[in-house]
Amino acid sequence: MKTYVSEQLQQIIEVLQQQQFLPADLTPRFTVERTRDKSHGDFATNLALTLAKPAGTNPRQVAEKIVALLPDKGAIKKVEIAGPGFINFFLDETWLARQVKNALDDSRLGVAQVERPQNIVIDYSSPNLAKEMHVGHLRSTIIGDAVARTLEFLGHKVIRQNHVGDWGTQFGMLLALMEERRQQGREISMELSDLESFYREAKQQFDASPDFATRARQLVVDLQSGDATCLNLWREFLDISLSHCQKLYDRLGVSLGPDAVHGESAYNDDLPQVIADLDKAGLLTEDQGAKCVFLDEFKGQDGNPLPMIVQKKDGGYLYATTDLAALRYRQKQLSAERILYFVDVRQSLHFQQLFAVARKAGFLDPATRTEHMGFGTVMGEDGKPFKTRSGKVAKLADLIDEAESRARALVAEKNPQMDASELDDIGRVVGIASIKYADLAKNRSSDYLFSFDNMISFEGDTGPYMLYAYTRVASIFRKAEVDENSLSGEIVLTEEIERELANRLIQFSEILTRVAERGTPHLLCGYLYDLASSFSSFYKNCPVLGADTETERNSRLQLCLLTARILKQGLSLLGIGTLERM
RNA sequence: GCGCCAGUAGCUCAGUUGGAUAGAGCAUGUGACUUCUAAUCACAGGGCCGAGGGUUCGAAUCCUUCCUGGCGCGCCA
Repeated sequence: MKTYVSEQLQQIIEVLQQQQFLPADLTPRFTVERTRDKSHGDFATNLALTLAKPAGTNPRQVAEKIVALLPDKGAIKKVEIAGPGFINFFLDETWLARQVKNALDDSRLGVAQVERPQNIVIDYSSPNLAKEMHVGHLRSTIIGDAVARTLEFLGHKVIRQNHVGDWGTQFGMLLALMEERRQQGREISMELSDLESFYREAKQQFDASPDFATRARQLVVDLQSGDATCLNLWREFLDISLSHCQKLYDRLGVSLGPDAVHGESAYNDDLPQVIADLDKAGLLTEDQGAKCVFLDEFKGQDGNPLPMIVQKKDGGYLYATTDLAALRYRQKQLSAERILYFVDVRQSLHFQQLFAVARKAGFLDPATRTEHMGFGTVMGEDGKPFKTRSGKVAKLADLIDEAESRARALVAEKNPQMDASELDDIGRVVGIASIKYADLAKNRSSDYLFSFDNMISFEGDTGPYMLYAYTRVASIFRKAEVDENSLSGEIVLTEEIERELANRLIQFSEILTRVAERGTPHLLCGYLYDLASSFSSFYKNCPVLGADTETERNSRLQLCLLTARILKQGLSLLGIGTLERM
């Protein structure tokens, strides 16, 4: 609708230019936007305001000329000139109703597939396998997943890349401890069931015992040289650690599986080649023994050029090297047209350098878009990075446990008669929805405050509210005893709130496009909240089953049905499941 | 020192890339359950959009100078 109006206006500009009312070389910038205030219609444009000066007259006069030239068409019921010269468009109800009908008849709910699907690589989650997943991984995992699902739904080919940390010196001490435990006859899988304390133990021994440290360093060397027993030990560790991750993904409803895992170690063999190619491209400089790439656009302390170090003086490689190799792999092997990184915003300098160097080195096609989708830190209620009461980094598993049990307790309070197994199920869904929605609803790039109390509260803009809205629709259909697929009849939008609801319903598509473009699921959350909130108001004010006439009942049932479908689809794109009752 | 980001209601956050009287939720106050789940709805109060200057028909948004906070800046990732 927006683009339709824009096109009309564009044509009018041309007419006005032919009439020499406007300079011929003018390309005005104007917007067509949904209004906030309903008294301003459904859409408004500022076109007349931007044209007033070039036309040498006042905005309202320009507006009148534009309105006079607007073609007659069904979609718009009324046009008004308002305020300083805005032109307000009022949508015709029957047109609105027809859009709702169309969306209902469409299995994609009125959301078209993109005309040109892209290969889009998304790097997200990417935990360090040496430790257990903690709060720090939550945002990357959840936001990245929501964007992946959205892009996929729009018809793109999404290639998920879980760039796990499965390499590096820290594995030396872990393997050393595994070895020691095995010699003591202990069962390794048991020992690794609590990865966090295993890591702590290894670190402690590494710091305390010179013998242990020496052995750890030796194991790193063995690992790098491909020693078979050492590699087996390493793989055993990865297996266990990855299955920890997978368990969390499954609990969280994150669409990452083993096929997405492509860790740092996958690029080991390519690293010398990366260095050689950088050299060949004339980008490599040796500085204080380290191999660096200097780019003019990056300045460090004292205004000196800032290096990206790709090889240490001891010959070792760094994450910059691995990232370059990964970028090239994604371009060449995965044929990426767009590459998204859901990584902490604090690494933005690193990504700027990475992208710039990769382009200079020819690792990327010029047309490929690379975007660092940075996100802020999860803060505790004290305003500092989120920690447990004991001051430790909070494990993701513990966080989920707590959310689920809090949710379960609240559900039990509302439903004293509900049996335990149903409470468990609902508690799980609501708990996960609470965590995910609270995170996704916030703007990606800023820090956000993590608060169980706020997110599990069943009031207001929360996960539970969204789920509740859905169950209310579901409940109507249980009672209505109609076949959802056989609903028919006209949709009539008589009440103001029905109009509002219909208007929301047909906005789904444009919201998804923006989420996909900018990597910002909070826009989808905001939209779904507005939809749920409009529905709640509709639910209160417009009896569905008890409607006055059969026509009205059918019409309202159809509004309910589309609301339910969009809520379910929208939440599913956020990776949030729905419940039929709660 | 240089660079990046943030500062909006008591609290948590939006603000459609420059538009109309700055919006939600929580909290506070009031009203609404014999009718589809009150986990809801309706209404009210609450603001120097960090401060100053500039750009223009029009600024929370763009430029600029400050203030405050966070983060980053050579061999960790």
